[in-house]
Amino acid sequence: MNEKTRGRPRQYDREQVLASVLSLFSEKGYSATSLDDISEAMNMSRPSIYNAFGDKESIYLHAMDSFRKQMRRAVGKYLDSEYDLETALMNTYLSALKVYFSSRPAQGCFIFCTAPAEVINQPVIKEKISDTLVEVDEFFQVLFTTAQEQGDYPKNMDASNAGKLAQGVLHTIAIRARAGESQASLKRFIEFTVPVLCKSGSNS
Amino acid sequence: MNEKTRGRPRQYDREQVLASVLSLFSEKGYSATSLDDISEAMNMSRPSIYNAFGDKESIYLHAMDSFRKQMRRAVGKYLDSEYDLETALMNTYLSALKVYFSSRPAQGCFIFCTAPAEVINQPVIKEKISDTLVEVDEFFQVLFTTAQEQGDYPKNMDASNAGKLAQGVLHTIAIRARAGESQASLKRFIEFTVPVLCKSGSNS
DNA sequence: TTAATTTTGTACCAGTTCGTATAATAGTAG
DNA sequence: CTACTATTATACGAACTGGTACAAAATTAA
Repeated sequence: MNEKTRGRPRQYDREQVLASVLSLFSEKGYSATSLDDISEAMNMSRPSIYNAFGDKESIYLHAMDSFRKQMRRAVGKYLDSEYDLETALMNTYLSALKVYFSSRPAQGCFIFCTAPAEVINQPVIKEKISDTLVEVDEFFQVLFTTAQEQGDYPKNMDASNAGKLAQGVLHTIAIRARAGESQASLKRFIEFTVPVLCKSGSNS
Repeated sequence: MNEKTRGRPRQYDREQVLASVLSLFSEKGYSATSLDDISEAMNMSRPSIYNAFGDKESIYLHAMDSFRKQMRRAVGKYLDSEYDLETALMNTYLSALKVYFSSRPAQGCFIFCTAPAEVINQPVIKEKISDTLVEVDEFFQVLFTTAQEQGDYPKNMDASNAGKLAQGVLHTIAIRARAGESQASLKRFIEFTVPVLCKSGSNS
């Protein structure tokens, strides 16, 4: 890649401007962010943006993809490793916390905090957030089924719903971080929660 | 109340127009909703709205209060009743589900799905959502402490964090409903979850 | 009636919104 | 050097934004 192509060379770095606009959307949400804001954050002119990423909704979708990629990089390693369930969950949540508190004030999860508002009137965003939910559910489900195979989690438990609950913890952490709860408080919360998710004693 | 007052009598019913604007904000979120939209939904002229509820942000805050009141009416009874923990939780979640799916398409929780997006640049909304989180945490915490007193929940468990986790279930249900998950699927999810929250076996 | 009070309807404003038409710019290919 | 191609910069426009000035309307108080 990066071969010489014809035409005027672009002056922007795609990953870099995507990071900028992700941060912007994360702060203001979709609707409150104007193309002027985006243009300034990307340091690109309006037509260049349109040419590179399409209209506003399309820019937002690119930002969602960018964020998902970032989260995969952060927690993907806990999938195919030798961590036990409790450690994998704990590390996943701690990694998420780090992302959610990576700017001041903490903005929580870009996707789960800003996308739901747009879902009703933007079918494409609805589809993408739904797709994200499925991916994350599957991520956690794999953790539980792997633990079941290793005798680390009761086999009579429903790994699918366990995974959904595990993602639910992510949702509440995201909202709480954005609403102002402290990182320390949320760390204590996940320290309480992870054992609850893992043990869940003698279930019928 | 309802005494004759001076001046031209108002033609709107306060509760009724609040319900209309709540429904509108719930659909479109704060930023995507215009005063023209609001004016049409309330069937009131712009100046009347301003006179009755203040500016746009203030209208939104009134809608948040209205929604909180609605939820309190729906689940408050499970506080001072003789329900055991599992039943109280189950009924609470089922009541929430009913609200979250009360329009088509399902819009989930008005507050947790639309307010987080605005939090960073609207301190007043941040304060109100934070206040809501505290109220709901306390609601669930009371359920757990009461259960502890009745020997229905282990005394060595932290009722405060248990309450937070219980609210977390509400958050994920809200997001999932809005993203398109079916009511049946979410009902199965809470049927899995409630026992996990209640038992949480032999915790350290 | 007359004055006082409150709500309502019309009309307007300056600023912003998203998107695009047009032309200039900076490179490659032959 | 002359096409050709892709990106960039300027500028615009029609629609919408939140908020308000103003006067008309509808009631009570005196």
